Amino acid sequence: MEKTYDPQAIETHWYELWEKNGYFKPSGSGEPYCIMIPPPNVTGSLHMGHGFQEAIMDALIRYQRMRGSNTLWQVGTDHAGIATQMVVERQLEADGLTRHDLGREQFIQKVWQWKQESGGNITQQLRRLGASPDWSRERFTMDDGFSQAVQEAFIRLHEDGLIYRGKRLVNWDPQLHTAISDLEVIAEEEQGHLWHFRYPLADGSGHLTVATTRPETMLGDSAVAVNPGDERYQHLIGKTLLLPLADREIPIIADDYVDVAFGTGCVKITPAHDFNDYDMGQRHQLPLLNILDRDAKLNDNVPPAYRGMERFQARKQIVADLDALGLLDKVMDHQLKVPRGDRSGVVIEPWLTDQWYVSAKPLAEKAIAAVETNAIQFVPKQYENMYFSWMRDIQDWCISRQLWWGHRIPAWYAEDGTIYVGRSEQDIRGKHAIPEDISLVQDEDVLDTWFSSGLWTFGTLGWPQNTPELKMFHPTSVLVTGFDIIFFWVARMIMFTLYFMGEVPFRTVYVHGLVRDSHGDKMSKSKGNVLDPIDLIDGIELTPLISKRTAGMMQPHLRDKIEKQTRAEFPDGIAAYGTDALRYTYYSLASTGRDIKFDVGRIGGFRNFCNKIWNATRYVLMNAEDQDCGQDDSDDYQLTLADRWIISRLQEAEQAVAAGIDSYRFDLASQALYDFIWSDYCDWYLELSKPVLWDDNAPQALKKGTRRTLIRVLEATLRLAHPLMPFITEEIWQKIKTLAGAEGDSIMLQAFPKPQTEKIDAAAVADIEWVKQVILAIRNVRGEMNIPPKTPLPIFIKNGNPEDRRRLDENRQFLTRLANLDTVTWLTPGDAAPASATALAGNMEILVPMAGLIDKSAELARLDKEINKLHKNLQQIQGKLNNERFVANAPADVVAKERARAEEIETALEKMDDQKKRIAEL
RNA sequence: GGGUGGUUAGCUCAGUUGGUAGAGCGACGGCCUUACAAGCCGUAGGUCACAGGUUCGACCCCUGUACCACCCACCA
Repeated sequence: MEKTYDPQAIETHWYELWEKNGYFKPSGSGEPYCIMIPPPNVTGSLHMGHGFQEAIMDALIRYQRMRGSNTLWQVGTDHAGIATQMVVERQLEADGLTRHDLGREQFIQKVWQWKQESGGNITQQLRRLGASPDWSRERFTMDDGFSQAVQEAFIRLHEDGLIYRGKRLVNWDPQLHTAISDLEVIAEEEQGHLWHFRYPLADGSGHLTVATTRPETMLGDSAVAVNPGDERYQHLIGKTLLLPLADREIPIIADDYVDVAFGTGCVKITPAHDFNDYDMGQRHQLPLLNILDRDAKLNDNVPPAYRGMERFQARKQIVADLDALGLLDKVMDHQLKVPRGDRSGVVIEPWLTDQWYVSAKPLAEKAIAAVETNAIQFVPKQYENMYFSWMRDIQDWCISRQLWWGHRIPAWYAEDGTIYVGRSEQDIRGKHAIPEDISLVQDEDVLDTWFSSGLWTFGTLGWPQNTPELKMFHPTSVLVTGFDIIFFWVARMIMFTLYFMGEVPFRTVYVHGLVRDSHGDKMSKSKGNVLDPIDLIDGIELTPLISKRTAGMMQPHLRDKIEKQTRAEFPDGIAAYGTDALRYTYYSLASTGRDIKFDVGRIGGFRNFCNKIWNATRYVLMNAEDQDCGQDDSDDYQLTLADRWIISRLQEAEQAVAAGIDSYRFDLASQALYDFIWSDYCDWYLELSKPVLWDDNAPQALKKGTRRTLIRVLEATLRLAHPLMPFITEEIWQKIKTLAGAEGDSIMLQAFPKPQTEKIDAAAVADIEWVKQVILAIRNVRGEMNIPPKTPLPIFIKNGNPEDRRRLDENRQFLTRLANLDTVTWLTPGDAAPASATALAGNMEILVPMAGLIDKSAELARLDKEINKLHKNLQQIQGKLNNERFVANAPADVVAKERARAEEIETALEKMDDQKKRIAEL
């Protein structure tokens, strides 16, 4: 084996082999276990969030696969309507073209072509992460089968009266020229103004002052509302105002909605351009006056002077014109929530259009019940509150989008306005006996992408056909997803799946936080703090990293800032850490539901961990290769205390790792494994094996037992680690499997270790604890006294009991080697001891003679430190014991424990004081 | 305006039915000891945000406060 672990050399090799051999496919037997991948956008490239999510899913899948489950990880990508269309449009833009230049059909062809060329990007990156989904079943939300499912779903919902077409206010994106759902609108606080305008009364008897943040909408005003209880304006209710600039008369109405205390207490009502005003308009039968076109420019319903004017230009103009008329009362600074499209970033306009809607309430009822009854459980639990609060107040869902890329709505219109919904024009003509001379035109719109992803868990398994896969794997086991798409996706999957399948889509939703940078900032292109998982795996030089981070950056000052910041953070670029180290970092950070700050410092530690495992293997092979390690299962071997101890610890580690994975606590699982491998196996066990293996006089049976334990514990540990670090475990497993008496083509297909509690040897654990305590005590003296590690020490043991004596006799070789001892002398009471530094192990004293090695004052200082520590401790305990109520009320065992501890410390203190006196006298 | 989560070592985070506060990284000191310098050995470092309460005993349970983050909501 190479001396240093090199991830590059092993990873792709094993991945190709696994995939080629079909190891990712369901095994066909065992309990079904299924995870549906949250389909990444085809346009996408892998980001840290994906990396995290895939790492979690892959660990679960590999774990279950090794436990014998019939495991399906269903993979696929999402057509991502708006996102993908925007990407391709941007490409066209580079050639000076728009999608309208191409026309719908050609444009869609172009998108498909683009998908063909670049759509595989993200799935290739997934492979680099070691993800093991069944690629042979890969799906796309617009492949034929899935499109059929989408159509079927639409038709059924329509037939059942749960999809309807309506003319309402929608969130209109004037740049993308489409309606979007409430969820796609992000309202952010922005600094704006509150303009106060005077609207004259029609009878010339005065005016009312209204306050508005959007002056341009005043041309669409249908009324001014006041609170019916507002004494200032009561006498004006029912009168009319003359709307300035538009010269229309509008009524003054009364409505409870108006807040007396805000602004002037008079609200201008624009039913066609504001959601609240729309409702009020409905209540008061106000006319709807639409004054905007699809670009949010003013249309022909406004006075000629403003027609065709862009909305913000119009705002300025109207303010200026009203001011000129003396109708601008005042302008105040005002913070307001501005709605922006999550894709385009432009201000969204409430706009009156015809759209398709899903009635959400009836679907939500069952979806709520499913979580209430724990048919679906969220991990962590608190996300259920978020889910409930949204679900209980759910609004109808606008599902039509004025895009070209997506599932075309299966609705056709006759010239008389009749709407037919069906599988195809032919179907519809047949079903409704529509003659050929009546023309039918299909709806131009496509469906919201989330409509199709809502069908993901069953659509990918063949629905609407009742396939064997559907029967086997649905409901799926767990959904691994970010909290940010609970409403977009999780909630809708639950609603749709309950409706169409009559069962839940998954039993558990594991919700993880957002992956942020090391400062806790969101990773974003514009901040230039994005980390690419692939760069962490393969490494990247500084220069390409900078150009990558600043690519397509329009503003030069941002460019410079990002470059500077990148140079500061990664002066040498990013090292190649390998997939296993990256994955391990994700697991270690995956604690309960909080956001994850990804610090590159962490990943280095786990690369070192991989190297540690690598080198431990080298040690094991050096000592076991070509030797009898009991690979034939012969039983002519004997286990040492150390062997029995590490086997015990292995069982405990197996329990802890399984418990961690079972509870989605990958941080705990990875921590337990790390501690076992590094602290138990490497730091102690490998060292404890040396005195046996390197001792020519040691019995063959003992040596064989040690070799056997070395290799078998390593082999089991690799299986234990495999779900978390697939590559290095496979590489090493292949090298050692024969020596360990294992057979098989891949560690992937081996059984996950099952803890055998009968192998936990409490006596061995206690004995090794004693050995460790003695060694640590001596090392402490050595370290504190600056005695070179090379100098072998003579030590004396004083005041030991028979148990200490036994342990000493049985473990002399361990102590000698690990603490580098020269001689160990057992003192019986009355034996004289040389002047020594003293450490305690229980009541037993370990003496390290000072002669020539230890400075008097240094030892006095060391003793003082120890004494101080013990004193503090003792005071605490005595405080408790002196408290009568503690003694009276605390459980007897707690009191006894404190008493014992106090006694122990008192004895120790006596000894130390004694020791101090003696040394002081030297 | 409602709601959720967080506040523990310099940094990032654990803390298991309330009973002596832990890890990794970083820091400091010593080591090229035949698996590993991507390493080994040792050491230091914490009024567990603050204020009350319950309890013999609180990082943990209850109440309140502050700050941070996020979610939801129609104040023009």
